[in-house]
Amino acid sequence: MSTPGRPSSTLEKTKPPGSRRLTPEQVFATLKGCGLLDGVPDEDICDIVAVARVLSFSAGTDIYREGDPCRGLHLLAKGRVRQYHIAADGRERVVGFLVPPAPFELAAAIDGGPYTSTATALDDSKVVFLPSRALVEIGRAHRFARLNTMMQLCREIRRRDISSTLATLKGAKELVACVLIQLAQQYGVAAPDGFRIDYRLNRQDVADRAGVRLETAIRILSDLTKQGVLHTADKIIVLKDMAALSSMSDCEACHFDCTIFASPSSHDR
DNA sequence: TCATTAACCGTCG
DNA sequence: CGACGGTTAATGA
Repeated sequence: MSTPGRPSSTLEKTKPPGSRRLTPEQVFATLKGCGLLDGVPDEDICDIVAVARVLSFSAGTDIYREGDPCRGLHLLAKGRVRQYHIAADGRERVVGFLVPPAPFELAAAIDGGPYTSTATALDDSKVVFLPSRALVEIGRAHRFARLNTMMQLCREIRRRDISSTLATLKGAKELVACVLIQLAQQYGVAAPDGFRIDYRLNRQDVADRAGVRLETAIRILSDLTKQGVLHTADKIIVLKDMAALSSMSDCEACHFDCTIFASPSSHDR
């Protein structure tokens, strides 16, 4: 009933002027903000800018595919990326929705093994790419980079572990509730009517993230909407009753720490 | 075309 | 049996 108020601002991803190149300042900002180089002096980051490459991907194209050999580290500088596995039956299991300035597939970047997921650009995106050779050099030169990378890698592992383990422990309703809570940790911002998940997601995205069928996700989200727990406008989900969500997902009895899904900067220590 | 609803059906506790 | 969730078809925007 209540009007979202700004339907005109819906970005048309069909014709953005996004083909503009990234400035060195933007590359620097991505490197500086990605969390891996905290504690590394700015002038050293500038040296890294010099060896970084910038890759462009239009919406809907793959950045890499699961199983591809990894040749370096990707850092999302602009746009949005969907990271997922493709199951034998064709279903997609989303392991992450990325937002700048996020590093992704750290494990593959570090050990040089194949990518463990497929990454598709949701919007026109820019990626800062550091070749493996540069990574080795950075690791050799900067102790902080090594520490930060280990911490970030741990976050990645824990997030995936929670997601995959949860799938074996919970039913569809609980899974959807958990996913909403996790997304709220990651992208939640305060809104007048509750907590808004600041990331445009269709129902299929939610379903693939929770590991349930599209119709099941729709059924559950529809029920939750009727119960006044949330509402959706223009692919943005607003959570109005977090307490109801956490009771639905049985958070009390759960030993997993969902705060690992929050961005590291907002939860650092 | 895509989101949603509804009816149906097999599985499992 | 009955809840649950996947499958399928019909309907709606």
